[in-house]
Amino acid sequence: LEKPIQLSVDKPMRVGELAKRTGKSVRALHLYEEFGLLRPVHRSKGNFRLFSAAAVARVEWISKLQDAGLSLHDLRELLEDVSDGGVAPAAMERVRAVFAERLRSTREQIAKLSTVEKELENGLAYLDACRSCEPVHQASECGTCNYNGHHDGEQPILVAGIHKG
Amino acid sequence: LEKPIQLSVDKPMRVGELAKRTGKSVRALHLYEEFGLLRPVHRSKGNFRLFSAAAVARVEWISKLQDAGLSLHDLRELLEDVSDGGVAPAAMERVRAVFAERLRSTREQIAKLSTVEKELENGLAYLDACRSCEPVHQASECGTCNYNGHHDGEQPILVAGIHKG
DNA sequence: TTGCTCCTCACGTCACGTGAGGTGGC
DNA sequence: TTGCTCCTCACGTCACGTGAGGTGGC
Repeated sequence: LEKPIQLSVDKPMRVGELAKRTGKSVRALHLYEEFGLLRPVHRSKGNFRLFSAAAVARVEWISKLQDAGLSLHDLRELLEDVSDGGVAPAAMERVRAVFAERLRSTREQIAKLSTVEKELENGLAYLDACRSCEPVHQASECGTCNYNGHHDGEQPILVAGIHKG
Repeated sequence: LEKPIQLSVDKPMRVGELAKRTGKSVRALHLYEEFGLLRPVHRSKGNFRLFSAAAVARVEWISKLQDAGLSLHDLRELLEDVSDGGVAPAAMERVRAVFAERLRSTREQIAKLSTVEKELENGLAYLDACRSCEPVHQASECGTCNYNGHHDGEQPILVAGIHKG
């Protein structure tokens, strides 16, 4: 049995293409490099950065863990912990601890956003009735509206907050 | 039938208490005031800001719409649209449009975070097996691990990204 | 030569954090 | 007087955005 021949040579790409493939700005990619999170395989004669296909996976890794609440500095430390060598199970245990904490905070964030989602829905439902409001009313009256099924003091939070404070 | 007597006089609070009740920093509350989003009812003799109980609702309103993706500048514009007067149904229609867009983007954000949540779970499941990894292995080997049920090239994204790039 | 992409500074932005130095109230 | 809270600058931070002025490659 022969080993499969790798036909697609890992053709390097310039920063613009990496940006397109990852949805990141060129500026952001430069920043990741400054932080030691990303490294072009080499430079062209014209000093252009040339990235391997693996860079896409790395940028997505950065992006997802940023969404999970890690800073670029946190990510650098995580990479250093692993690449500075050390015993495998210990290094992975450290990564595990970080992932576990991120899972916790990500779930918290989802819960928070789900609450906001509901409150936006409640606000929209309330505002639906405003569509049959007569144009004789001024916006300044909205805080104490009693028309169209609205009852003063029963406004959803995101509507009440506009008038209070 | 007599009107219910309002026993609890709206006793004003200082900025520290407003901070505690809303979970915001004093600095943040000062900033909201600079942006015209929050206003103390008056100042004490010692120039201390004094807020009414309604300020709590306002700060929560700010906070939730920030979570939904609006900037402090966006919020000021929203308040201006309503308080600058104008016809009620038109003002509320503008608010409706903003809420509708925020609902869309909030759901998008929840979906994104749900993906991250799953990927963290996958990463943790993979790393569980590392606990029975022998300490003879170096962390530098993890990229091509074939032990404990691990197969090279089948690492979850958040683990593979550590080694690639 | 013309476009297009890239390069390296370097200042701007947003929502705060963090002192610095000083004052008020029980 | 001692704490505690508050005040107003004002600079720092994080993850970029946005030109400024210049070069490389088809």
